[in-house]
Amino acid sequence: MSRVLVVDDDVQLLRALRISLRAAGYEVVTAPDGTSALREAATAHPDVVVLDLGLPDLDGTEVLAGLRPWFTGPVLVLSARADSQDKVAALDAGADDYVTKPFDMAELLARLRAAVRRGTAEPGQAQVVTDHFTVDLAAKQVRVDGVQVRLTPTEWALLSELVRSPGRLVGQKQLLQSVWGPAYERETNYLRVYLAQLRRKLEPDPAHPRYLHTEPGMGYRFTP
Amino acid sequence: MSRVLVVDDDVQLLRALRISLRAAGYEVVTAPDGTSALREAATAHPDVVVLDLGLPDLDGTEVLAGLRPWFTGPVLVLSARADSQDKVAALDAGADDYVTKPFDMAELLARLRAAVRRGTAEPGQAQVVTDHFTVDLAAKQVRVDGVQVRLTPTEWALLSELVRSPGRLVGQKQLLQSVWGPAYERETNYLRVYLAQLRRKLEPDPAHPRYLHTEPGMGYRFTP
DNA sequence: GCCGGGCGTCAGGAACGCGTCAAGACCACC
DNA sequence: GGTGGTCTTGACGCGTTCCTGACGCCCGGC
Repeated sequence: MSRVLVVDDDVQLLRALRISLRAAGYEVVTAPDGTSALREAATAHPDVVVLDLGLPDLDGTEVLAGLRPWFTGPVLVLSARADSQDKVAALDAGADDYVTKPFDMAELLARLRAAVRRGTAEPGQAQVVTDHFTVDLAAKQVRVDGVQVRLTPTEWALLSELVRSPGRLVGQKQLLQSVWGPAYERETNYLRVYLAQLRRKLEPDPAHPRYLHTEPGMGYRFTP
Repeated sequence: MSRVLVVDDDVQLLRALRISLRAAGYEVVTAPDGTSALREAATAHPDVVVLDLGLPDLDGTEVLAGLRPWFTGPVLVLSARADSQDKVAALDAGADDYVTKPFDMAELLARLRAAVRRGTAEPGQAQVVTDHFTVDLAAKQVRVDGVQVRLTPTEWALLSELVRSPGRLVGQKQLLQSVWGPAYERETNYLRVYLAQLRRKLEPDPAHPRYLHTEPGMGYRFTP
C-alpha cells in the first residue's frame, strides 16, 4: 500500500510506531536523525512522512525545510511541545498536521489516513523537464541545453514556485506572498523585473516566451 | 483570496471567526445550522469549510456525509469533544483536520492555511466540459476545440461564476456582486457587454447561444 | 399602431498592466 | 575601504482592458 517514513530518535516510540503502522498496512521506513531522514526520503520515495521535531542533529524545522522544496507528499509532525506558536511555525513551514506527544495511536492513524487520502494525487517529481531546460527542485539547480545556469536566490524562489504547478495559473498575489512575504502583495513590478530575468536566462527567445507565460491582470503560468 | 464557509450556531464564536478570517484575507460565508450549511455550500462555492460538530438541527457527521459526495475541498472540523474516538470518527468520515474547542485562533488559521495549501485541486481535476469548449477551474484555462483561448480577468470571473452552477439560473445581482462588487448591483449593462464577449470567444454561433443563455429580467444560465 | 423595457452590438477614450532599462541602495567578501 | 553581485525603485512606451454612451432590435402592454 503506501510507504511511510518515520523519523524519530526515541527507540521505544519507533518500535511502537513501526508495529502499529505495519499492522495498519503501511510499508515502514525509519530514520533516527535529520540527515539520514533527508537521505531516506530521497532514496526510499515515501508517500508520507511522520517527523518528530526533537532530533539529535538537526532541528525539525530544518528537516522540513530540506524536504519541502521537492517532496510533495504529506508531512505529519510529532512534537512534545504543545505551544501553539510552535504549531503555527511548523504548519507554515510546510507540515500538513501537528500532533503533540503523548498521542493516542488510533488518532495518529486516523490523521495519517486523512493525510494520505488527500495527498495521493501524484508521486511528486523532483525534476521538471522541458525541451530547452531542466529544473531540479531537490538539488536547486537549473540546466539550459545541458549547461548549468546560476540563479539568484530570488530568481530560484520564483521559478520553483511557478514550476511546481505546471500548467496552472499562479496568481501574482500568491507569487509575491511566497517569495517576498505577505507585506509585498502589491509590488507587482518585482514580478515584472524577475520574470524578465528568468526568461532571459531560460527561454530560447526571451521576447516571445514559450514556457513562462503572462496572463495579464491575473498572474503567470509555466507551460511545459 | 479563497472563500471559506463557517458553520457554527454560537453567535459569539461566529463573530470572532468572521473577523479573524476576514482580517487574514478570506472571503467569509456563514451558516448557523446544518441544512443552511449544505445549501450555502452548494450556492456559494467555498474553497474550504470550517464545520462545528454541535449543530441544532443535524449532527455534524451528517453534514459531513452530505458534503463529501460532491465537495472536494478541505473540511476542518471544530468540536468541544476531545475524545480521540470522536476524532477518529470525524476524520474517517472525510474531515481533513480536527480542532478541539477552546482553540487558539492563530493555530486555527495556521491549520486552515495548511489545509487550503494542500487542498487546491490539480489542473484537470475540476474542469467543466462541453462539446465545444472546456473550462479548467484549477488551472484557470479555457480551450475551445482544443486550442487555448485567452480570457481577460473580468471575463474569467464572470465565466467561472456561471460555470460553477451548471444548469442553474444565476441572478444578475449575484453575478454583478461577485465580479464587480456589491456597489455595482444595478449595472446590468456590464453583463450584456461581457456576456457578448464570452459568447464571441466560446460559442460556436455567438448570435444563437447554445451554452450561455439569457433569462430576460432574471439572469443568465450555463447549460452544458 | 404606438410605446417602453430589456437586450445585443459597436466604437471610442481613459485607465491600467506589462516589458524594459537604468540608476541607486544594500550587503558580503575580499 | 574597495569591489562585485543582488535587490529595490522609478520612469517610459506600448498594447490591452475596462468603462461608457449611443443605437437598433425584439416583444409584450396599452
